[in-house]
Amino acid sequence: MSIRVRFAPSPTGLLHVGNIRIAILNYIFAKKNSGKFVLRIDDTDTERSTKESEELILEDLRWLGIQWDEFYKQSNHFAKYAAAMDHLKKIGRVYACYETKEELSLKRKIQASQGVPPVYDRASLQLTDEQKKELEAKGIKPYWRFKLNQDDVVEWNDLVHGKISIPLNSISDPILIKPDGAYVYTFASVVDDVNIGITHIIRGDDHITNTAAQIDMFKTLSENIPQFAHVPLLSSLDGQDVSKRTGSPLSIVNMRKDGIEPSAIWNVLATLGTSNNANYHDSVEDLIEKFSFEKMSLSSPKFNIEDVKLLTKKIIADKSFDEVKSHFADLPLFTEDFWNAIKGNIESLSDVRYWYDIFFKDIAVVKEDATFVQQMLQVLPSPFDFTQWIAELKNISGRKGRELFHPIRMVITGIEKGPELGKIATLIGYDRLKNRIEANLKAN
RNA sequence: GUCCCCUUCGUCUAGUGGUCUAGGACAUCGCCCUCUCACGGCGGCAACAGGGAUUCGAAUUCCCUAGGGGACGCCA
Repeated sequence: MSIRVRFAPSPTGLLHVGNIRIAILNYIFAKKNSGKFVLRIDDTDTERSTKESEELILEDLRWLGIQWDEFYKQSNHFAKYAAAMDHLKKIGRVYACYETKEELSLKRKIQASQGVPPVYDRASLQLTDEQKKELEAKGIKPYWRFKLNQDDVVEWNDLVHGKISIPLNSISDPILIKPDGAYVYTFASVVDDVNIGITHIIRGDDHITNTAAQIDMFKTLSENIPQFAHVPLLSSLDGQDVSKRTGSPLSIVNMRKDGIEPSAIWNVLATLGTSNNANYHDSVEDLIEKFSFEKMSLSSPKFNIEDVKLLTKKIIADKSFDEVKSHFADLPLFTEDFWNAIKGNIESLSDVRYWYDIFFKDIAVVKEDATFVQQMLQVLPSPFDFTQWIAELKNISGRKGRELFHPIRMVITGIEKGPELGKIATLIGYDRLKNRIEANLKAN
């Protein structure tokens, strides 16, 4: 049986590192096992789902090079859910309930104050047909719960956590259909996983309790129960669950905007919380090769955006001109020499334009020793030759080392640090150098 | 409140009773390279949450305490 995994985001907001890590893990697992990666948009919550959000999700995935083999939307599957529901009704595994939200939350409060587990008491299960009719006559619409097999203890061998066992009497009968007829994720997800033939469910370990109920549901709909891998949730540096900090720089859209490299994200997210080390040389194939759930630890790793930025810097410094030139087609002077000069000095590709301006546009004038600047102009060779220029400058000024180079750098670039001076000067070229030196003299 | 999970250098981790004066990676610091930065090379700093118990011997087993995270939705 070939392996099939799914990534099932709900289009209710931006994808963030936590989500995308799950996508990456699923993708890696699929590729590692020559399986299929299924993308499913979980949009059963029609109130909160938006088309824009869905499109952004697809864009993020494409940007990261995550290609899906199949694509589904839960909103297209209502007929399947209805059919599954009929089946559950037929075998008596669902029942209608009539409590309001307020009543349920009151029950939970009472249970909490009594120190009793907050499990639904199945009061509606005791209702007679007449009572139900009466309630419905009053205009109260039923919602439907799955009747868990309370005597059962669900056990599964989790790929990350190992053996997990949860007694079903410790959790509430899950709601499958809301009073307005809308299907709830817990149910829709199981029906889809069965229909799509998902073999491995890889998700955050906040779903562990869900899994117990869902396995009980799987048993009523299929002979095949998928395997589960519940990975520890990422936390941010201050210890919070990253998903609770959306809209922050942790969203993929923002990272893309900040010039983060996709492969930096891959490297960090595919290795974080595992005993593998992130290494900017590693390709996606390398990461797939190295990955294993056995290498994943059980505690929540902290995600630090700085790790991604650092890797981005190293990855960029490693890129060839051909790999980046298409990004800068609008810059006429973006040449291979220019790229090679600056690539070690940039944090992200957006910094290219910063250096471009320093090389080829106007710079700030920084006051330096006028005599020396005058000498710079005096021996400026035409055609320009850096080695010759420096040799002569050294000669007539008697300067060397930092004394010699620092003022040159300041006069011709206006800033303290940057790429190798010889490369800079050569690229700036005779005319611009002459102008800059003259402008500096004038300012003096 | 109930249930579940977790706790080794700043960070991610190796470690499954002696091979641990606890290993690696990233970060950091120093040196080398060098006109600056980065890269690279070499080296340094740096951790078993606390307390008991078991044992000849515990990071490793057990108990307690503390701390952290998660679940308990007509969200996904």
